[in-house]
Amino acid sequence: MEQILPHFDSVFSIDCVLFGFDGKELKILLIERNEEPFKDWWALPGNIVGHNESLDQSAERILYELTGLSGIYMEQYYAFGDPGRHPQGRVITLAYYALIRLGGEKEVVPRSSYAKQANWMPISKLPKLAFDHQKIYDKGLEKIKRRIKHQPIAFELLPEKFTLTQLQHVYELVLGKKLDKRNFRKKITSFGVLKELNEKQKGVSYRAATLYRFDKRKYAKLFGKEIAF
Amino acid sequence: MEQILPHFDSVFSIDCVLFGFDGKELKILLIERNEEPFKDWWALPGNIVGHNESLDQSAERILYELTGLSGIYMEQYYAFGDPGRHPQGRVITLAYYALIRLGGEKEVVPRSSYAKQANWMPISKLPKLAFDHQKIYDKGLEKIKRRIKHQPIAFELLPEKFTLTQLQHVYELVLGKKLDKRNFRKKITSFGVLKELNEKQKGVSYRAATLYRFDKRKYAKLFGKEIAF
DNA sequence: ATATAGTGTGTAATTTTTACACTAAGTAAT
DNA sequence: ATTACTTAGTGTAAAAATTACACACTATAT
Repeated sequence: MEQILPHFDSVFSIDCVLFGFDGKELKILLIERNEEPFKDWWALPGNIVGHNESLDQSAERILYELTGLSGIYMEQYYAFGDPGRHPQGRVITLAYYALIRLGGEKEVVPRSSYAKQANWMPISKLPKLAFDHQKIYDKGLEKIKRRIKHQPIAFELLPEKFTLTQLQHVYELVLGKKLDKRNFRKKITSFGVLKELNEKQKGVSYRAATLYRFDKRKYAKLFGKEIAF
Repeated sequence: MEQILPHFDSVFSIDCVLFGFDGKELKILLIERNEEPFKDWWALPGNIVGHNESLDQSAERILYELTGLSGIYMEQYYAFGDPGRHPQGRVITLAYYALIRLGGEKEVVPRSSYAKQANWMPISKLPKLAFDHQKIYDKGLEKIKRRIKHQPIAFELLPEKFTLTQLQHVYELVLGKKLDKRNFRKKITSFGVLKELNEKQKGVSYRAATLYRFDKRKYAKLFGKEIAF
């Protein structure tokens, strides 16, 4: 590391683990740094918390700046603050995760002053990450694995209208194991948070599946009760 | 609030929700503040994170300073950082919880420069709390309710050797509902993390119950598998 | 000896979970 | 139009887990 770098005493930042799903793979958004320290390394997108922002607001702003997206389900999950985690001083960072569907019409457009490029990388082959970002990512993945069993976050990775097979696919990717088709359908429909639409999948070269939508109203009613997958 | 108070730009603190159990009630440790702001109010014990401390180390130090206790299961659970939460400036605070058994030989001895007194208060009748401490406490209680179902944290509230009835009592208090005695015993013993001792309860004026101990080794083996209560 | 208070135990009914395989429907190619 | 292909969509029986429920036992105190 360089020695001429500025030194800051105590800074508070937010780093985001943005999980994206393109219909096939689970990916996360990384940026290639263009500045020291860790110039040319891949890193999680993150930024400094503004002086008059609440934490959630700040996370939302950062997500917006990095992707142009807003209104995404996003949650704080852990604070990382080892004294040595940033070579320029004490930076305590709050980790947030978000789940995003990729592809389709409006492509995600990341822009960030200190990044050479941004890229959605499959979690199966991540590069070495700057700072302690590997640790932050690991804990984030662990978190959503746990959470997808109890809360309806899988829907965030899918388009508004989706098939049951697509939904099952998301669960299998996040949990890292195969699920039985019939049992999956039995269970997921028994929660009563899916609304069956009068529409079929389009553009496939085989029998088109029925489309469903997540029913927020019904879910709100369930609240308090735990969904267990 | 006063105007002559010093202003600090950006500070990082830790606040602890220390849950204590005396065999009857669930309590939390509060201090009565002796300084502005919120002079004479009750508040959660907390402190500033030191410059060279990791967060967990800092939490452990703070717990030690406030109670004389060490080696307690303790966990970070949320960061609170609304811009207006502290009248003197931007203070972002990390909340930790700990579970402690009260009473017995070595009494917990809280000491703290800015407190008039410290007191274990039953959660059923808490006073108004300073800052956003009510919010911090609420989220902490919610957290342990959820966690006690999946992880062996109930044992931390009990002496090393305990009876099944005492254990059931803890679950009932935290979950806020009655449990069936036989079903509780069936389930809790089926996890295989309790070691039955060749000892009986002493000093009761009725049939003495068998004592048990939490078996950390067996629990470590289970790890990964979820305990679900 | 008797009253008292909490300990410790089993079973049947119900619900939930698991394992498992074939027909139906639509598309594409010939 | 026939055929080949690919995924959609569906039920049941066995096993496991959960629930509801009541009484005899034991130690102590009087």
